[in-house]
Amino acid sequence: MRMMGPTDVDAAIQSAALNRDATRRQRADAKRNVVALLEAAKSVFARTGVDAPAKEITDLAGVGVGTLYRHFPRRSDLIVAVLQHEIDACARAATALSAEQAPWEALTTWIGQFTEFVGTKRGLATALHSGDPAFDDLPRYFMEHLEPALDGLLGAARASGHVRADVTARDILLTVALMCQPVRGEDPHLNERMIRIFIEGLRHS
Amino acid sequence: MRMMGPTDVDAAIQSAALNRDATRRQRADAKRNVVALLEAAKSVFARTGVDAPAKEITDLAGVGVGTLYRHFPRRSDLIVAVLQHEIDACARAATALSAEQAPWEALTTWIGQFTEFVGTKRGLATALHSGDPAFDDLPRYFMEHLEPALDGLLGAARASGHVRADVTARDILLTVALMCQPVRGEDPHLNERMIRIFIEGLRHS
DNA sequence: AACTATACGGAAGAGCATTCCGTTACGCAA
DNA sequence: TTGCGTAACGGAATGCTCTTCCGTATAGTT
Repeated sequence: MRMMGPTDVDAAIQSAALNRDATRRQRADAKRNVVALLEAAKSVFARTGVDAPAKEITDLAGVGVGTLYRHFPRRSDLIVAVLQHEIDACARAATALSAEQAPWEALTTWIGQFTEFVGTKRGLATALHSGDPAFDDLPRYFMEHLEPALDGLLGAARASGHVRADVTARDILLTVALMCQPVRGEDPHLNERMIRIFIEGLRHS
Repeated sequence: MRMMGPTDVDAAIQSAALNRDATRRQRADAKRNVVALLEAAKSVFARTGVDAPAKEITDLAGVGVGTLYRHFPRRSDLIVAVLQHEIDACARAATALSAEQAPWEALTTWIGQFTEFVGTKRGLATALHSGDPAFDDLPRYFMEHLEPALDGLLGAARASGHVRADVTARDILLTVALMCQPVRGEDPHLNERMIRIFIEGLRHS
């Protein structure tokens, strides 16, 4: 797992939506704490899942809970900040794939990557659909960044007559995210297998 | 929504897994309370969803929380008791359909019914996959009753060459249950549409 | 009517999210 | 370098919920 470089950190800090006043600078200790929280959250999310107790994260980061809530008022703010790079990378991969592969292959490969991304983050798929207001911004961020990406691939595949016309990028994103949820006591590959079958259903026009 | 008749009630009471000693009879007030809890739960589940606060149910039933937990130690016990008839009806429908319709039509019709059943119970799909130990028995009950039902339909459809061979009844049940989860702010028909596409993917062999 | 096991109710304990405010200490200006 | 204004901190406090436990009430039997 790669570490964050300084640029990444700045971007992540910007994303903590508290820079209410662009004229005033952020204090150095605040900056440090945001970084500590992001790294703690990344590690805790990997171990326990994205709905881990807040205290677990603050303890690891060595800050009080107040500090967590000040920087990330909603849980989704923290999740988005932690996953931002991976989401962006996922979106960029779409462009690369559409250049390298034939429309249908590009589409299925990308959905496969997306599946793996969502499936590997414990609890992410569940959080995306939880309905809990604490996670509200998460689906929005996902959609805003990934819908255009998938839409490009889907448009090309549709234009070349490989894909049915009555399905939108949004439909697919939402559905695959649903299908990514791990099922207790079942083979983890179940989800991938079933998503491949869903993709089969997208064929034709 | 139909009311419970006396036979239903008896069956439901039996299902409250506390009849530890078959020789000793259940007291009349206990019986009354179980019925009151079942009716309250049915009504609260319909309004708030299956993960509604326990107190809401006990208040409506006019009993203390202790009484709820004594009769239904896990939340899944209560849900199973409330949904038992509908689950059983869903299982029986499979037999009827396989007699009335051609294999492929019977299969798709049944999945459609199952979709509607799971989709209309608020929070049920989520609970099925929550991983919370409080819901543990729920997936088991679902599987034990619905897997054989679907397996009949699936076997027939496969035998007549309509369905691919690498998918089990369990696969389908789990996947459709995942896909039934309502997505906030989206057209409720989304799920049905996408499940129909998944079914398309099951075609062929 | 008395007795006993069954069942009741709700207080108590524990966990977690979120808020609030008195205290700390950063960074600018003199 | 010192002093001040304020950004930021920490964690106690609040509130909600689940779950357990036990003193009390009562159905059903003798």
